[in-house]
Amino acid sequence: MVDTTADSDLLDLRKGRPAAGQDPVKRAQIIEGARRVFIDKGFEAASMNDITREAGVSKGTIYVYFENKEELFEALIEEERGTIFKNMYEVLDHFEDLRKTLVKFGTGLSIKITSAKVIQAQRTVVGAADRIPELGARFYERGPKRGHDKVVSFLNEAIARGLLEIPDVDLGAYQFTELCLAGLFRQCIFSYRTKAPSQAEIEKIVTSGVDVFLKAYGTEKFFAEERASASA
Amino acid sequence: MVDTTADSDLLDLRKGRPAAGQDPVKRAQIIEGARRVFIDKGFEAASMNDITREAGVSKGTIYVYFENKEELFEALIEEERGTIFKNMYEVLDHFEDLRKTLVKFGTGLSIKITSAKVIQAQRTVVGAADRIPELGARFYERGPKRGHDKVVSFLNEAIARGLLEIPDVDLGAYQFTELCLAGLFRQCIFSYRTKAPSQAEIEKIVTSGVDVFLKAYGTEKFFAEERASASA
DNA sequence: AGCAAATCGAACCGAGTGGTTCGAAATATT
DNA sequence: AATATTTCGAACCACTCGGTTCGATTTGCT
Repeated sequence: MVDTTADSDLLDLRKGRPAAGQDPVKRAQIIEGARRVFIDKGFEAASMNDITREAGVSKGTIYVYFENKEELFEALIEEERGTIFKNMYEVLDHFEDLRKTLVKFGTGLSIKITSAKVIQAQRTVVGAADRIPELGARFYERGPKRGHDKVVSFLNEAIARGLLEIPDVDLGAYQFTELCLAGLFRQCIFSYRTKAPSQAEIEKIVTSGVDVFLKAYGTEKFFAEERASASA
Repeated sequence: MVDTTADSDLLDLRKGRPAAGQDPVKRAQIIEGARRVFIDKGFEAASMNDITREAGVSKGTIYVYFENKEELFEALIEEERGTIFKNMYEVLDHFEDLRKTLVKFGTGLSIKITSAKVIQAQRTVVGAADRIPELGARFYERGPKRGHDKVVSFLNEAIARGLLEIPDVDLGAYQFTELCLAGLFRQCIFSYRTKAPSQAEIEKIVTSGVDVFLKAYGTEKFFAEERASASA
């Protein structure tokens, strides 16, 4: 709307002081304040004044960096999504022992998804999803959905190696993920659980989940190999 | 606070006109308006004036029936929970064919949980769970948790009959439920899916989920009986 | 030091907030 | 018809909302 940079839209080569609304440090500062407010109050209850206070930045400045409340919220969620799902799937990149890999991935996933911070963030997104459906969809698409795709291709690799036999790989991937969570997500997001599950509990759940999954989809070859390496 | 019934706190035997704030019809009317507003705006964004308008009841009257906004919201959620989980578990009461019963129950559960109306209601609860954790906890406890307990006792019966072998029945029940949903809940609640899944899709998922579950936990006896009845 | 620009801070806008109050109107019992 | 009481409807309270504006201040470069 307001062209703060005058007629300099051709090229901006200023190296020193960042242009208005372009300083990444200040931007981060604003988002950090927004994070605290949005995540513990939700979209509606959060006020721009709260964020102003929490970020230690004047209201006018915030509006230089972000068009309005909704855009600021979206920027925050986008960032949250990025940090939440970062490094979550790389354990699937190098195919080694099937069972161990599944357990390792499932444990990491389960710990992340049910951690207090992440649950709060997800609640915020869910709460806003009714008013801004695209936001929730984008969050899912670039977060959980991407992970799901990684699981699918991992399972496909296992199938190619003759270790698994899955009629519907896409469905199988969902089943695997859900088995690793086994109710934890719902319990956490409804705040039936007020604390994140312990490492021990998660390990128990994931181990059992992988067990069920492999009993259902593991091939003879897989079990034979496992027996062989166990007696070695 | 305000004693509208004067000094009649000993006994109120008036049979005709209901006492102030006691007419169940008017109460239902208020809650119906509250439902529409709360569920499509969320707790924070909903205003008492919206509800006044939607319910066709004056603001003063609402405050006769409910102490404040939060109490009205809780009353609504309590009712929603009741209608959502009504009649959902009775299919587990009469033990007949194991696989068929599991499929039937899983299908019903999956359809309910992912229906547009119920998803909206759940989103509202989740969104509010950050500010009113007890509300979310109560919702889960008297809804999903009760269903979980029913599943547990059903599985125990199946174990007693020698059809299943489950090391941790509680965990097994969670696994079963999650297998029946297989990602649908998360997709719906994040509004990644904007429409409820089709009957066909749910049946496919549930059938496969039950399959996985039985492959993991079904006993020799169970499979023998199933083969026998199949060739009959 | 001088200068240009980004940030601050506070005021302002109209609208709406939950909650409360109270006389007028509607209602059902007697 | 008279009576008792619930409900209505509108006004009011002090406050906050998101958003905008603008002069004063600070900042960092030349």
